[in-house]
Amino acid sequence: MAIDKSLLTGSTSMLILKLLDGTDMYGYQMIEELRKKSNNAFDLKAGTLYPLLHTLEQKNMLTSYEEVADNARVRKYYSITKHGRQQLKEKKEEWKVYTAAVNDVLGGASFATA
Amino acid sequence: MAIDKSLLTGSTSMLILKLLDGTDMYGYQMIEELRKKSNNAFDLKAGTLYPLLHTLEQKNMLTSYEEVADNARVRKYYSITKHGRQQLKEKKEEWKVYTAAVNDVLGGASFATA
DNA sequence: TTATCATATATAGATTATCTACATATGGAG
DNA sequence: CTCCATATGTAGATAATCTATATATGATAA
Repeated sequence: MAIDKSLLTGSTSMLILKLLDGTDMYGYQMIEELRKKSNNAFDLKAGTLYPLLHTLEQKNMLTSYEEVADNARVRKYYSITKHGRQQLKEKKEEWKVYTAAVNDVLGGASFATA
Repeated sequence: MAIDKSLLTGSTSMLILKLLDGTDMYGYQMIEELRKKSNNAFDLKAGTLYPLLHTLEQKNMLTSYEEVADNARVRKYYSITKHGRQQLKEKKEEWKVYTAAVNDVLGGASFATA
């Protein structure tokens, strides 16, 4: 449905951390999962994701390891760290405060329970 | 409370249009109103707002006029146009889709009624 | 009176998070 | 054997903020 991309700024890393909070995943898989879970609202680009994963790893929010899949293809899996989980928690709090503030201005109520 | 500024990207123009949907306002006033209505979550910078107002005027979403206040100070008031109202409506729709999608990924429900 | 603060608008340059475009490589399907 | 989906990656462009700076007036305090 192609939503305004500028609205996405800043929340992508939170969404990635959230995905990895459930299970280890590789990049390509994250793109698919994000699209699926958001009902096609998100279509994260590979050119956005991979550099972001590298950054998150540098910041010790993620660690990575390579694994050979059934089809002999090598995939790079990412795992969330303790620090990453902490950051996720903080980002979720910020997200709640932010959306509540926007909804206050828009005149509607906010009941996000995430 | 100083929320993560990167989360604000893209929604500022929507908030400005919403403010002006109620009544004409001048720049400095918008900054104050936004802070008040968001319970201090938003502290929009003058260096962000004024260029944005100029852009919105160029895009025919706003018109402006000068008015002399009681204290003889000249203020530049902005008024939302029909086109601006239309854009506001669209942006609000996008905002709902976007926050719903994020909340879907975060695993919480979204009930914004704005 | 004079210094300082709040009000009021504005521009320049830096920063950051996206994007598009390109590059590379493999497995599977036709 | 060719093309598409899978899979990861970098370079450069774009867009929306920010900080810093500039200018000017009215109000207030020393």
